[in-house]
Amino acid sequence: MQMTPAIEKYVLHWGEMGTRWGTNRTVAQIQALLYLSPGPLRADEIVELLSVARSNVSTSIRELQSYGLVKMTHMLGDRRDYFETLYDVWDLFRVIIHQRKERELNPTLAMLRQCAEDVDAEKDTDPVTKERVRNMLNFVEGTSDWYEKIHEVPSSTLTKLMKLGVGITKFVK
Amino acid sequence: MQMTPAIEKYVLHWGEMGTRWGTNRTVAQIQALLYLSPGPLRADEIVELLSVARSNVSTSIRELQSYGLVKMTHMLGDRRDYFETLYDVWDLFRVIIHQRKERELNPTLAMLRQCAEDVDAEKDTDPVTKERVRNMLNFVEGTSDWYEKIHEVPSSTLTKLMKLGVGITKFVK
DNA sequence: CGATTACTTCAGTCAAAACAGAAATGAGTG
DNA sequence: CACTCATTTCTGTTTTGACTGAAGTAATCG
Repeated sequence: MQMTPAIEKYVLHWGEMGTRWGTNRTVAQIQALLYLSPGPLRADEIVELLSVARSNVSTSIRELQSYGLVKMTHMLGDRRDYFETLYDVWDLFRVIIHQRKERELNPTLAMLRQCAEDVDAEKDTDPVTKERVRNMLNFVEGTSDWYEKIHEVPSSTLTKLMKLGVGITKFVK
Repeated sequence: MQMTPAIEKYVLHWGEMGTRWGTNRTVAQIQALLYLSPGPLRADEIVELLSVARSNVSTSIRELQSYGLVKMTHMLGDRRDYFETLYDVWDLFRVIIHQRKERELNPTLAMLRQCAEDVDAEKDTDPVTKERVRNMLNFVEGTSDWYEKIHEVPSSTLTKLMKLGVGITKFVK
């Protein structure tokens, strides 16, 4: 693996995007690098390629592993750790969405359920407000359920579904 | 509008979530407050309810307006500005997704197209890497196209589609 | 077992972003 | 056309969290 202008552009952009998706720059850059790399990379290679501190790579990889986005491999007669990410874009997507559900949707769902209950008991709360809470709860519950069902669907099916686009709506009356 | 424990919980949680979605706490809190409020609110009311500086409300509302999430209204014989957000959750969702597409998907698409082109011209880049770039490009292009088609679909249809869940897959062979 | 190599943890530094308060602008009103 | 009220802009402070470098731990090898 070597840095070319195009790869550098990709990695830098991905890092920037990462900061908008709740993770930090280095974490996203490492993921991008591993995605583009033909083979697994060692931590010290990543240090070289990205010009970041060794410690930074260590903690970033730990984070990626905790997401299930990166796994460790080894080479015979080499005690250093090698890392690789998922290479199928749908797999990547699925894992990321799953993480976001766990970290954002689930807590929000819990909060909304509690709020819907609490707010109903509050005499001094406007009925309109109560309905708004309930509507939001229904929406988030809906997306949550939908995700649960959809996340087992194989990549090939999802690709076809996506190609269908708006055509899908003709199946609902 | 008055703060009750349940409403406070909602607003605080929404603020926390906002920080994970690329905006700051106050912006998200204001949006939550406006969503729950039976009627439009004035800036000074928001200052009171959230205990934040007046200037903070001003800039946060400006941001929300730029997203298309909040609009200004007025009362007869009152020159102060009143604000309200969208009340339909699907509308909210649509606007937010649209913003994210503009701010994240489009730039990424541009980068990937450029990269796919550049990387093809680089002799010293592994063919595997070239394919990875192309796969990612196809995926992002796919989601972008899909979004373009789907974002006109009315809320009621989307609700039905969501209820269908995995049942939708039986329509693709 | 010391020395070397690989990796992790920790404490301090730095930069970016959020926010408050003050000053400035603008828009009605008497 | 001063004066007041509403809002915005600007500047300085505070907070947050990403990152580095150093110290620490663990494993392997001569």
